Order: sequence, then structure tokens, then C-alpha cells
Amino acid sequence: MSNCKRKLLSTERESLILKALGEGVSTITELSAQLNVSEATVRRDLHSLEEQGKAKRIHGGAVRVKFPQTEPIFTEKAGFHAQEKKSIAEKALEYIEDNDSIYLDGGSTILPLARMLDSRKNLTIVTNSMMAAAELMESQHRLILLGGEFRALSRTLVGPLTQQIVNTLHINKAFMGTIGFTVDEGISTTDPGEAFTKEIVMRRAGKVYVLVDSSKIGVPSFAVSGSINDIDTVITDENISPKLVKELEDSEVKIVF
Amino acid sequence: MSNCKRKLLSTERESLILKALGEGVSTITELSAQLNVSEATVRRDLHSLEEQGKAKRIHGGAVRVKFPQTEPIFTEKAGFHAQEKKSIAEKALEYIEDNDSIYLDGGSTILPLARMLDSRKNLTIVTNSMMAAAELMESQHRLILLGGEFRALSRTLVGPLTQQIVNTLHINKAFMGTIGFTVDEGISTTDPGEAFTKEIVMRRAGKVYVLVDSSKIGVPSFAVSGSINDIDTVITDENISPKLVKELEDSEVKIVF
DNA sequence: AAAGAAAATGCAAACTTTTGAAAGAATTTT
DNA sequence: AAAATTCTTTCAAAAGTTTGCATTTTCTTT
Repeated sequence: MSNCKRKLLSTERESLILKALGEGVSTITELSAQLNVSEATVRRDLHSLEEQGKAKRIHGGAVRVKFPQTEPIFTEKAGFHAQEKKSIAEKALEYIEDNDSIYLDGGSTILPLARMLDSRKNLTIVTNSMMAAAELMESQHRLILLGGEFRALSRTLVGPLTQQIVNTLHINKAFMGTIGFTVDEGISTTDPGEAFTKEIVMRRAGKVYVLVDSSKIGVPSFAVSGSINDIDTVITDENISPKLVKELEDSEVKIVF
Repeated sequence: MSNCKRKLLSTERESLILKALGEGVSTITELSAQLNVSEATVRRDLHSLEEQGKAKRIHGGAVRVKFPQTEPIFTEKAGFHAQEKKSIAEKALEYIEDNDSIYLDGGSTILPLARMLDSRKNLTIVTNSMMAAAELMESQHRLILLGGEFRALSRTLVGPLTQQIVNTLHINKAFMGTIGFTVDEGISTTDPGEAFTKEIVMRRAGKVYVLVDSSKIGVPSFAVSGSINDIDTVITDENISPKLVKELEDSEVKIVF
């Protein structure tokens, strides 16, 4: 190196330094010799590179920084019934075909489903769930987030504002989570704003699938979304009681377990 | 190069300069010798090229910039000029008061600002940035996400769908990021959908603050959002040129640095 | 075609940034 | 703990930039 006839500009030096760093480290003395500049200048260049996040200073030299630290994305709280939820999601996945336009609701039951969507092609995915969106950020599908007020507890976007976007979209199949589920009242949740969003989604969606693990069945929550009539299919696990299966079938709801 | 007997027109020189720059850099002295003109003329040509966004001046020479200006991937951008961005964000923070209703745009310059908002109380924060939303998830403020199509590169929600929510909200102060900034065209970005969202936000916001580090100034990108008239205040770092300060003041834009 | 206006160019003085050297503080090694 | 190395700060010289002005070139107008 250093067949430099003329003085180098700072940017040239910086890229040469990066090249010299390669994968490993270089000392100030080495770089100073290679670039034919004083050590003070090397330090200054290194400082600039560090500000740009391209290199990191260490005592006596510098190291290349590879790919800058990946941002802290949403973290998932380790879940109850994780295995059941995953198997419920697998059943739901079978109803999703290439080119579908689907809605993913919030909730820990829907999240595993979001992770499986790489097996489908060219989906349009509409969601109000920040967690699902974070999962799908890197995917190849088209991703649309409902706007609205952020609800910290469920990490979803809820309330009247969500209505506007929902009403302009055509949703083929909606996959809904829930806090409570009863045959009389259908799905219910703790927050009225969230219930409202669920309701307008269900009303507009072509087909509505409710994913619910058996621990929530028979337990009503505070705010009800729509009625049992808005639901086409309930997808749940094997622990569901035969009595409930019959009740659902009487209400013309398909049930998968 | 250029054994030119007759004198060259400025446009001819400029294209020769661009050719000489190639992908790399050239010094003023080199260019002056190659083109048989004084260094003063080279500087003037380079200045003109810079205004056109085709080259970027650096001390002692110039580098070629590709057009349209490419957008670095998000994680790369995060570390770039990190210190400047933080100090820009600190200046912007002073314009945010308790109970304000503010908009946070996408971009790595706005992100540090999101992190500082704990020092204010009872804000209503509207944003189209997933990263900003992730930062603000735990905060006490009211958080509203614009809906819309998710754009992976910038991790923002963009496009026509965003318009609906923006139009129903009252935004007190909007804090905008940008990929490129020129006095002639104002802020510009790489994606038309993103430009669209920026534009409708700026049009509806009471006051518009643009946060831009000096490396982006004078560099236009592909899709322009609104005009310089939509901007009330530009917040930048100390490296801004006095000339630009004057130009902005002539356009009745307040400038903070 | 000549005179005048406008634009471009080169030059030089004042100013700014960058660079290298040196001194003292901080860190690592022996 | 002493020695050696490296880091930070400061300062002056060198290199680069800006600005105003005189000169040349180019364009317009008569």
C-alpha cells in the first residue's frame, strides 16, 4: 500500500483505513505508516469513522464494526400454553392460500401464525398488532398496519381511528384472537377500544376465524365484539368439551380442533 | 485527459469533472491542472455541481454522489453521525411543551428525539415510524400510529392510507426527518409513498420543524415533499454553511444550529 | 461591425480548516 | 511502582476556502 504520490483527502484516508481494518484490527502506528500521515491525523480520522459507526476505537488502534447492532425490536413475553397456541396456529395456516388478503388480530395466539406466513406467497397482511408487524417486517408480503391509538397492554392499535382504514380495505380472511369466548356472546376482551376494532374488522371480513385456546372458552370478558353470528370458524385445541362442540355446531359455526 | 486547445464552456467542464470524479474523489489541484483553469473556477464549477446534487464538496476536493441519492438501510443509518443527530434532537426537544400534540416522522434523526420525550408530560404523539413507536411503547404519553402500507427500508407506514387518519387529527407541531434537503426544493426522500405521507402531514401541522444533519443538506433525493414554504424551522448542526443560513433566512425559514 | 452590458475567469487578501508536533494526562505493560 | 506506550489538548504552520475586484470573454444591441 501507500504508493501515494499526492496527499490524500480525508475521505480517501477513511476508506483506506476501513480497507486496512478489513475484518481485524490495526494499530495507530501501522495506519500512520501506511497512509503517510501523522498519528494525530489517524486518530482524528478514526474518531470520525467512529462517529459514523463504521469503526470502533480501542486503545492503540481500532477495529471494524461489522453490522451495527440490530435495533431492539419488540420483545415477546414468554407465553403460557405456548405449545397449544402453536398447534392452533398451524391449523389456521391451512386456511391461508397464496395471494390472500388476510387480517391478523393482536394476541399471543395469532403471533405464531404470523411467523409461519413465509410458507405462503404474495399475501396482503393487514394487522393492528405491533408484535405481528414486527415479526413480518422482514417478510416479502405486503404489510399494512391499521392506524389508531396504541394500547400498551396488548400492543395493538385500537379505537375509532382504526375504522377509517378498515373500511377502505378488502379483507379476505380475518384471524382473530380473544381474551374470553362464550357461545352466547362470542369473543370479548378487556378494552372497549379494542373490542370496537375487532368488531368492525369482523363485520368487513369475508371469513372470520377465531383462534382460541381452550382455557379461554366459557370465560367472558368485559367488552364484547359482535356476536357469535359474525364468526365462521373457531380453531382451538383438543381439550375442548364435546358439549361446546355441539353448541357451536348448533350456531352454525364450524369448529376445528 | 483533455488536451483541449480552445476554452471550454462551464457545462463542458462540469461533465469532464464528473467524469474525472468517476466513482472516487479528486482534488481541486488535480482538476485545475486537468482542465487548464484556475482553482477558483474549479471551485465555482464544483459549487454548481453540488447545488445540482451531482457532487459533494469536501475539504480539498470533491466526491461523486449517485443520483437519485440512495437510502442506506436502517441499521446502517443508525450509527451514522450519531452524535450530531443526538444534539439536533436535543435542540428540537426545547420546542416541545407539556400537553403538546406532536408528530414524529421516520428516520434516524427523529429517533433520538423520541427517546427524550420522557422529560415532557401528557403528550399526544402521532407517528408513522415503527421504530419511534417501539421506543415510545412504555412511555406514559398517548401514542397514535398512522395506519398505512409498511415500508421496510425506513420502517415507516406510508402511502394514501395514511391520509385518512392524518386528516382527522390535529397536530400541533410536526418533527420531520429527511433524506435530502435543498433550499430550492425543501425535503425529499427516495420513495413517493413516503413523500406523500410527509406532505400531507406537513400541510396539516401547525408548525413544521425539519431535523436534518448537515451531511444531507444540498443533496436532493428522488421524491420531493411539499416545498420550502411548508417549513417553519430547520434544526441542524453546527457544520451548516453561513451561506445556507442566509438563503434560508431569505426564504423566511427559521434556522436553529 | 462597434459599443455596451453581462457573464465568466483569474488573482490576491482575509479567513477557516486541517495537519503535525509537543507537552502533559491517562492507560497499559513490565 | 516504574517504565513505556497511547491519548488528549493545545498551538502554530500549512493547505484550502471565500470574498471582492480587475480583467477577459461572450452576448446583445444599435
